[in-house]
Amino acid sequence: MILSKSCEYAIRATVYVALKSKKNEKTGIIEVAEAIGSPMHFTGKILQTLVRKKILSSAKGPTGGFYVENGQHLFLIDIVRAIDGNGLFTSCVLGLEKCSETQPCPMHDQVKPIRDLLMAEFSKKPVTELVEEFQQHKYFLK
Amino acid sequence: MILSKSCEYAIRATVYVALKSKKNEKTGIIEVAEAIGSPMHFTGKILQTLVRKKILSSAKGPTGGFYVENGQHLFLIDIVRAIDGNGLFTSCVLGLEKCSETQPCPMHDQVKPIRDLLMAEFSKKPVTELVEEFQQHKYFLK
DNA sequence: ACAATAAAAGATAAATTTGTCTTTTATTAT
DNA sequence: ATAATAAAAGACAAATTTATCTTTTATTGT
Repeated sequence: MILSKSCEYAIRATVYVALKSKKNEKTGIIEVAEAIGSPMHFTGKILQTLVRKKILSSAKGPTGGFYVENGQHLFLIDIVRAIDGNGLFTSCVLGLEKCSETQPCPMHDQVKPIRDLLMAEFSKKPVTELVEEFQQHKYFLK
Repeated sequence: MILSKSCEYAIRATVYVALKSKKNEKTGIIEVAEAIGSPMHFTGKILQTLVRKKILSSAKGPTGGFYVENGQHLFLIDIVRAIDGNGLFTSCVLGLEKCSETQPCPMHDQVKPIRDLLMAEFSKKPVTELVEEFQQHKYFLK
């Protein structure tokens, strides 16, 4: 597993919220969980963190819900960083505290370019692109 | 984190055991844990699974310990598969059950070549190479 | 003002991963 | 045979991740 379960949910949830936002609609926890096939309450918690991390916005009360702020340019990497942190791209693959560029672990140089590639893919993938592909029924969210 | 903590320990432990095997010595749990800086009992459990998975061999009693069988050609991928399974290389990055080659998730095609690269790196890295580099003091195991 | 709605927050719990400790089993050397 | 050694096995515990449920707070429409 590359990403944590929370992070997988977070990405799918964000895509769904962004999709609704495109239609100028807010969406709630129940709807999101239903749409992406995730446990409702847990999804609520994740959406909450995404709001705290400024990925999503939310409004309480009737007509409230989660949405993507206008002019918000979201990339997948933002979600990954918000939920899983940067460890996937930086922490030593063999778990060595001292591993660094100057004192690399035996796999460091081999793995470095690969995780850079991975980071690049997440970095250049806008959430809007996933939304569009989803609208074209190119794939599902659950 | 790309690999689980258990898997990180497993790789480092295997390198150390292989190093001792090269000198025709068996080594015990206490020594391994000390050498790689891992929790002793937990390390014992991991060595146990590595034996069950035919990565390492072991002998009980005095003069016993863990060792690498003669003619055993170990690659890092073997250890990764034994401890973490194959999920890192195969399971959908967005956690979609139905994601496959024919019905890819929105990140599938971007991530596929990268995890293939990662698998290739682990596949072509023999444990013996890590042992040699370690002997040349190119790096540490803790 | 009031009722309804929906997120935020908090408390609790299940599951998994990580870690510890004790007992059992096998092997060796004396 | 016996004592010492060391892995195997099993029971238990802490920490983290995943998941659920309840209460509180903010907002809206009437």
